[in-house]
Amino acid sequence: MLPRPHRVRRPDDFRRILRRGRKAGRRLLSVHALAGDDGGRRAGFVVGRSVGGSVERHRVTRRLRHLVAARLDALPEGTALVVRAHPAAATATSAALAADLDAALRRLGVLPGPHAGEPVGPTVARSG
RNA sequence: GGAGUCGGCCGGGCGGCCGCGUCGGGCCCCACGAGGGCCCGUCGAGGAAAGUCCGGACUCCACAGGGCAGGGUGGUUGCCAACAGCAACCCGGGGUGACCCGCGGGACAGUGCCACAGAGAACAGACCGCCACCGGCGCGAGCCGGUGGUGAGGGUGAAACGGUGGUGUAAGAGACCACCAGCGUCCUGGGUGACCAGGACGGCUCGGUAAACCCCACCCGGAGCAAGGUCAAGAAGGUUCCGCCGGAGACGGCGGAGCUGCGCAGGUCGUCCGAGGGCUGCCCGCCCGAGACCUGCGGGUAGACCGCUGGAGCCCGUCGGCGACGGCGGGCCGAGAUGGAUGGUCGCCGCCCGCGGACCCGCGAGGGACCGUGGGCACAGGAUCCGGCUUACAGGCCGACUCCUCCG
RNA sequence: GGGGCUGUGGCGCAGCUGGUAGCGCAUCACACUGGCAGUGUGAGGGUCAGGGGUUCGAGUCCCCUCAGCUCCA
Repeated sequence: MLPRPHRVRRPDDFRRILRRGRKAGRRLLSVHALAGDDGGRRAGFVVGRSVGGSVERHRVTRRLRHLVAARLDALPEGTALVVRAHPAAATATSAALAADLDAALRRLGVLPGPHAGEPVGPTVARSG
């Protein structure tokens, strides 16, 4: 998991981010972002039963966690994310997940345009 | 060389970069709470962690009471904390064999059911046939009808009331006889026992189904770690409907009403004759016991910690036992997360499969090794903990044994 | 962690105490019409979720497995 201070842990926090945050959806995942949160930069994950069995769900969660952790420092202070995995994420590669994650984050405006220093795959810049 | 049976085991390895959790130690920070940060060390998923089909430990229900109901188990003897598990053996069935399979008590305690077909289906049944007698027809063999005898023959069925041979008879039949099969009783021997072997006698033969009701023997109190406990906090509780505002919508915000949990107030019932409740359902018996219900008003917690991991534990040796397993001695510590860690990514190697080339051994079926290329590396992840069962699984290793074929 | 329910033609459902599986809609063919709709007549279509067992015989009884739904704490 993420270092404890960067996790979203309480059901109330999840509920607040999902309802009040802005949302951007892609084919493999969707991201809810709530700015101005007082808990620092945080992220939580929702991987439901439609994604697959226990093994598939955990694999997707771990990949997303590592991808989000690499981008956490680039987020504005006080940003809380909830990343929800879609069923297609079960068979996607990490590069594909990274592309959708970057696209969603940029659409929400929490991540600047095409950026350097990413070790993962050919991220296509689709600013929207 | 081929085909097969049983048992046991493994289930990717190494490295680079980045990253997470537990525990221990050190240093630093502080609104001092063993709170936070950094560094070092340590440990960090499985043979099924799975399905949740059983059994326990543990916790609470006062003790875990009696009967009925309900549920479970079902060859014997053992093993085990316990079990629907395991071992050995018995019986029945399958296989040439190694071996495998079996919910494997009781059908003279009772009740129910056995469709269709068939003459007849449970102390059965005369359709055809066979036989005798009577009547009619015919020269005759015989034919037709009636009365009676007959369960040996035909055909139906899953199943038709023993089998073979003979005596017997008008024809037949356990009607009678011999042998065999099966049933029951008794005796002898072996075995702890299920049971086995042998013998005698008996009536001559007795259907199946209890994974139908049921009977017998034995077992089972209920709930489950969200069990249960400690400590904080008093700001927003949940849900349905309505109104207003924002929004394209999804939805969000604010306000109001109803229901519900908690507190307060009032009323009724009750604290000698006991409200109400607990002990799974009912009855008995027992226990706790001062509150319970209604109305109105106000209007609340799945936050942290403990439980939480050292246990019927694992490994080695030895002894007892056919074995499951047990005794003794020595050694070891092997996850405790909580929106849920044990990973992400890259490289090398390994293994498997397909295609192409090509080598060695062998008469042969076939076996072994090499290069290139493409693809793949299963089933699946703790959530209180153990013992089993069942199911899923790429590929591989080891041991014992059986059958067939060939060579000596 | 505990319970419960369902699985049967393409779809929605019956099937009682075991006896050889039906109903409605849909499909196809024919007829009525110039044609469509509609109606009528007829036909086809089933591993009863999968496997094993009990029984002479299993959709039904028993055991295991696989899906899906749902309730409670």
